[in-house]
Amino acid sequence: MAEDAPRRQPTLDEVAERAGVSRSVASRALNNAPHVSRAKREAVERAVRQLGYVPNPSARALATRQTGAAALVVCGEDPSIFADPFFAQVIVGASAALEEADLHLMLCLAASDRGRKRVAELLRSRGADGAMLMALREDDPLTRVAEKAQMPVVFGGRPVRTTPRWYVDVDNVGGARKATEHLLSRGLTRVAAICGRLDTEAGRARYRGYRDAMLAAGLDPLPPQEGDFTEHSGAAAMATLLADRPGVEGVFAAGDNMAVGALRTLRKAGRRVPADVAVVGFDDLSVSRITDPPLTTVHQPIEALGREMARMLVALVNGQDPTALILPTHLVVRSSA
Amino acid sequence: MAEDAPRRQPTLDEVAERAGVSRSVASRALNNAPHVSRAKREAVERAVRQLGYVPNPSARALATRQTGAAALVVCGEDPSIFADPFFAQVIVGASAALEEADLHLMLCLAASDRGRKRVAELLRSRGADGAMLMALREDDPLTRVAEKAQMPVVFGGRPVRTTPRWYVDVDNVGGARKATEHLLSRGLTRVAAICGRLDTEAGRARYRGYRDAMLAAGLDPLPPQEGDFTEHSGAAAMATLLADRPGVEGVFAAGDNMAVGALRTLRKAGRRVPADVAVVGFDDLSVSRITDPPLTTVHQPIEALGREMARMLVALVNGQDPTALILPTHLVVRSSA
DNA sequence: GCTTCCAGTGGGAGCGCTCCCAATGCACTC
DNA sequence: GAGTGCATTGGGAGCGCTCCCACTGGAAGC
Repeated sequence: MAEDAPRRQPTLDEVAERAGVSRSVASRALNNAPHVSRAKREAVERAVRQLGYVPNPSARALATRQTGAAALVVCGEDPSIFADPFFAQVIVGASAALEEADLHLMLCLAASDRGRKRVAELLRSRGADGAMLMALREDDPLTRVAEKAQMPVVFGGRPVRTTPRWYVDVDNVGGARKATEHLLSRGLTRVAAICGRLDTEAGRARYRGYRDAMLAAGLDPLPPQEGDFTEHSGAAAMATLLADRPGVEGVFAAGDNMAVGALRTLRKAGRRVPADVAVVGFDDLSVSRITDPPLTTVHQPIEALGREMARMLVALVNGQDPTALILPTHLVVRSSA
Repeated sequence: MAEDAPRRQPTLDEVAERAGVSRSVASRALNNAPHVSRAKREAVERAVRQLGYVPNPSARALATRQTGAAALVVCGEDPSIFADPFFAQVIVGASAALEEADLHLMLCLAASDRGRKRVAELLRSRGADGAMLMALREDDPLTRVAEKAQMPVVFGGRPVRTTPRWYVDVDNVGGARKATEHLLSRGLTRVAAICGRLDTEAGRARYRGYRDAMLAAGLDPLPPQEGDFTEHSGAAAMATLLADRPGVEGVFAAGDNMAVGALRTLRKAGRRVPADVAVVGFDDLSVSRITDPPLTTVHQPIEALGREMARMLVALVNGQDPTALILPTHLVVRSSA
């Protein structure tokens, strides 16, 4: 059955010739389109098998104006952001949903100047059928580019200040409120917040949730202690907090990585968790189960976030008009608070 | 400067017309090719700016037979493998190196039947300029497909039994040997190994390293206690080990995730680490720093693995002939052994 | 028996780019 | 002044596919 290896990929014309049909019929047979007799359809299938034919994606893309790929764009400071388990989980979800729609996943990092430039070009060209944008900062020029993009764009998490038409987000405010309320329900009053970057909507929203809970309890919210979602920044923020407000009894960290850092600082400082200082995180990353003590944290459905973004994008690519989505969050109580 | 938004992307022909040159000259100017006068080059640049022209990647791909993308293929059981910090770090390295060469990263998961089919088709078509293959199992049919692929293929870690021409691997045997020697140097003799999947070369090689070290010390190596590189499997393997050989004093776990699982089982069983049972891992994932106690482990340069795979692929795409690479590993001593 | 209809068919015109090649013009040599 | 060389130019033929459209013939409707 297998022919000797051809030096060149066979083309659809050769398949058609071998099957004794026209190129049009071969094309239709290949795409399961109607108007092809059973006999010819089978002849084409046979020729395809004999020749080892595989359609050329570039040619198809040019003719159909569809690339068969979707881009996941992550903005960040450095490439290691992909190593963040949060994004890794988003990728898992997006990859699965894209596979269902037979789209390939292009991973784009808008970190360096070069990276941002490439992303902008991708968005402005027709290098993909659609794009998912995540972790945009305030006033990020990419927001502009996205508006003018030559393809549908879905946002993961809302950008600061503007609300795009299509996005998937999680209930950051509600999650942060629940976390803070949990701390307060233990009778603590001196509760602080280690926030994520305040130039991201997630960072702001989680602080708002903390603030709302404090105000609702008749307490003065403390000013945000800003980190950047990394463990290191969490450790540093906790250290500052301990220096500024030695009497702190509870800490809401707006990300598990930062919570892990905070835990480390607390241990070094000789404070017991949760006896001296209670800690609640946000994310429910797998690390939160193996910290010492295991971290009480706000669960957010990260994989679902990626999956829903991809599904929304697929709908858009197919000409539908999906509606924006906000995914629920809930508290997972372990031992740190 | 900005014109009103055109409903259709401008083409190179329109740029050429506006610049008052031929399509050929416009093309050359765009690609920084020689044989274009300064004046015309500038005229083209101006027209590009005015029209907001961006070249169509599909058309370019068809004409040049280059897609401008490289695929990273990960084989696995389920999509969550992308969430494994190991692969996340590989992605970081590969992404950075690919960006330097102006190639896009396509992430492909060969887990489901559908996923494997899509990967096979990608490899056989000209849907990318090259591919990086990771985590192949013994007798994986993808190995076959890769041999006949219509593009250069670089392996990440060697497949079982065959040694491809181009691969990047880490010194698994050496690392495992060092880990085991470290355990033995503490005077322990009842040292066991929790292995990774033995249908992967990494799993086998690491067991070989353990066995070599045991034999060199005049000890009988214990049979491999097989896991699948997940935390859960490590916990289960440790439980079996404790049941079968209650006197075990040291454990080499062929992956940090499994080591974390082992630690958990040991804690539950009331064994102190390292006093009762010493544990050494493999990978040096970030989790190894926050376990209790911090994990002594074999460091492997994961990001470099991804980076070097990508660099090797770029070299191949550019028609060069790079040589296979084996990256060094070294022991990082923390507290678990 | 004669329209009507429609599944089936293949020719051909793109899709937007690259690149080969022949043609042009101009400086420079002998 | 004819000849040589070279940078520059644009025409045109693809790259491999999809899809519109005109054409065929046999089944169905009257």
